[in-house]
Amino acid sequence: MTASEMPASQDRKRGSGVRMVYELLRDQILDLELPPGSIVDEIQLAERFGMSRTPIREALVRLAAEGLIDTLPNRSTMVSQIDFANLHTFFDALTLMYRVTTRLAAEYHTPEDLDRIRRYQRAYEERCAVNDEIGMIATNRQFHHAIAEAGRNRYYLSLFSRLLDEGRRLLRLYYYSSFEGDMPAQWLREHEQMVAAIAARDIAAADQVARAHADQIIRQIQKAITRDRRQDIAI
Amino acid sequence: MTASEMPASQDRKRGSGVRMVYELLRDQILDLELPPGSIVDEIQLAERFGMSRTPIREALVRLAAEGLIDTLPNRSTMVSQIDFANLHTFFDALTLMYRVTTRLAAEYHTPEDLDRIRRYQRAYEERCAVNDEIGMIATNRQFHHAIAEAGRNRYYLSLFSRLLDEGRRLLRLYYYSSFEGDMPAQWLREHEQMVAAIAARDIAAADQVARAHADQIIRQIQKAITRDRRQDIAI
DNA sequence: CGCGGAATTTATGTCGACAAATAAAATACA
DNA sequence: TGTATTTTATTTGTCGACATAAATTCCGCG
Repeated sequence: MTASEMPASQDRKRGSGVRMVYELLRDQILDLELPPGSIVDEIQLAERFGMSRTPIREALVRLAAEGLIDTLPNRSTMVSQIDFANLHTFFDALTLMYRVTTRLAAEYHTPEDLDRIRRYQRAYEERCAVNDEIGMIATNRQFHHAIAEAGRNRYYLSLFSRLLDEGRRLLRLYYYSSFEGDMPAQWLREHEQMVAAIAARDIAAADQVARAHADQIIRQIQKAITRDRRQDIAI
Repeated sequence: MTASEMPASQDRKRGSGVRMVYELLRDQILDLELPPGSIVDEIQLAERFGMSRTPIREALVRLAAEGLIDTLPNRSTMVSQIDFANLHTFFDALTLMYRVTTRLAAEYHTPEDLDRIRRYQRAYEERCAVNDEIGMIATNRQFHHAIAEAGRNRYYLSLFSRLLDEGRRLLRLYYYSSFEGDMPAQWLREHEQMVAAIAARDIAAADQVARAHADQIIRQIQKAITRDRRQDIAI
């Protein structure tokens, strides 16, 4: 709606438009700038980016393939809804992927992997220190993504990425309802344990920590949801 | 290359062309009619299907999103290679998904799910009886897919589908090198055990059977590969 | 005869326009 | 006034054509 983007007009490399639109829309969706259910209009996007509908369309097809938007035939395409009814399947898969990727990272990581993981952990620590919520969510994602990459299994990596993305929307939705306790600090502690287990190549410990971390996250989110629901009813 | 398709020219519903092209190319890729590395030419496809390049392109974008084709910028797009170097990651993920989906099916299946599963099992049995290899591969896939659907977790379902597809290419590649023993009969027995465990809602048994089934499949494929490799060296 | 650069070729990326399908608006009718 | 039907409007799906980038060929020169 807001014409917030520079047309960035002429100086586009020949294949870059699609990726740019794709990444920007993706971020906007995951940060809830485009809330679930919003209508995505090809023509508006075309004008906004100063390009034809064709590359826009291509980006939309990719987003649809990942389930981030739903497109009804011959009619509008909209940002996909969050499926609260089946959240437990999300939590189930998320837990499993946390465990599997952390285990594999403990098994297969290289020194460079470990460096990268630690860098993202420090970045997360910084974001926590200045209470930058968007940054916290982003660096948290990067941290776990780096662990998954160290596990060197592209199948797990792609499913996990998708789950982390959906999780990003959930976090964004409930973050402001202020999780209980000092959550960022607890996450930081758990992240440290995770890195330690990976560095020690202790697979059992890695599994243990990953599972505890997942359980904790899920409990927090569920608590936030039920609290939120109760407020809905009160209104 | 072969102009094997009817242009099916005029009478296409407005949004159907894309799905048709997508599904046909997908099948051709998975059945190795389009072997890994083949060049996919938009213009040829457009002529062959009697439509413009635009819908062809859309189908190709979807296929690329699933990793079935690779597209180098400004240059040709080709059917993606089978990554033999990292086959173990494929086997790892496949085993895990066999186990998880079978467990969940045991937990959440409905009577209708069980009917469907049993129908596909019988279909597989029939294909085995007449030694129809393509049919065996297809019905085998449908059988496991039905189990995953009964598990009601779309994240697992989508990863599992992707793995089954890649497996379809592998099977197609090695099937004719005649697996050891009476493999179809063994698969049939294991499928029966799987259905029994699911029907009994015995999660532990389901897990056990799924794991054994996966191990057995993987062993067969690995054996076929090493045999094949040895032949290569001999030549 | 071999090599480096310019022209040609070929397939892709992008565009603007038209056609079809659906939703919304307007009109007719009871 | 309410409902059914036609008309309009908007947005998507498709098309043919042009622009551009890489690969190939061709050509001159050493």
